[in-house]
Amino acid sequence: MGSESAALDSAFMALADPVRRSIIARLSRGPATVNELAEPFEISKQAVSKHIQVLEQAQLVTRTRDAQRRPVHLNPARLEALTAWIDQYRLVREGQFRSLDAVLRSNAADSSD
Amino acid sequence: MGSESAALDSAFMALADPVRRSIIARLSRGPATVNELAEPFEISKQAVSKHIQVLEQAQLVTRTRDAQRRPVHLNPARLEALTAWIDQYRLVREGQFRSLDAVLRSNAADSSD
DNA sequence: TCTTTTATCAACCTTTCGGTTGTTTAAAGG
DNA sequence: CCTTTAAACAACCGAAAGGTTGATAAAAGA
Repeated sequence: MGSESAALDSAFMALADPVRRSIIARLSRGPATVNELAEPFEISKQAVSKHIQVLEQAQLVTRTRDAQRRPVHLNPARLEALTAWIDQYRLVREGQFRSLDAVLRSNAADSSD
Repeated sequence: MGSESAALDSAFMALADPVRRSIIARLSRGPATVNELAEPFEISKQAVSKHIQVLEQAQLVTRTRDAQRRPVHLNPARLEALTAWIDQYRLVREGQFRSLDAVLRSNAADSSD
């Protein structure tokens, strides 16, 4: 129950980088290996590997084994969790009263964010 | 659209902090001053002021003048920009994700944020 | 076995972040 | 005036991030 906040921390942090967002964009078209992901960028493969570790820790991607390859896959469920968080606040101002009580109800259980 | 990437950088980075997300949550219920925002937290007002500068630079909030006060307001348009970016990718792989209401249900269940 | 491919780990360096304290500015109220 | 309140500014410090090079591991293929 408690540390969904830490999950949001790592997910938003992971997306706060243009290289990592490009990786997400690439993976939305299908799985890819570290080398394939590194190819379009100027930075080293080690650096790309670190970026993928960040995305993996944020649960935005997962990895499988395929012989000596380690394909990286997008995890769309985590992206949904982010829009779900944002939506509870952006709807407040948009719909001012229409959806207000739905938001308050989901906020009532917790107090902070 | 030139430096949209930098705008996304700063906005996602700004949300990658539980204190700043709490500030967003508070502001979704109406404008507040630095002191009002700082009150529920253990950290100093200067630290809160810095957090608000981060949110302001990310254009997630704006400030107005009211005598010697500087009320902070939420800017829902920026939140929309973030969901717009995520939405490009989250629904791409139609076959893989679970139903939307399953996501919403799990979000409501453990809503620590 | 030896080599190639794929990818991680380890050490290191530089820059940025998150927080602190202390010092100003600016407006309102005695 | 002088004091109080609200808030920003500035300098500083420890911790973490982002990148590099170099060494290592594990599987496939010759």
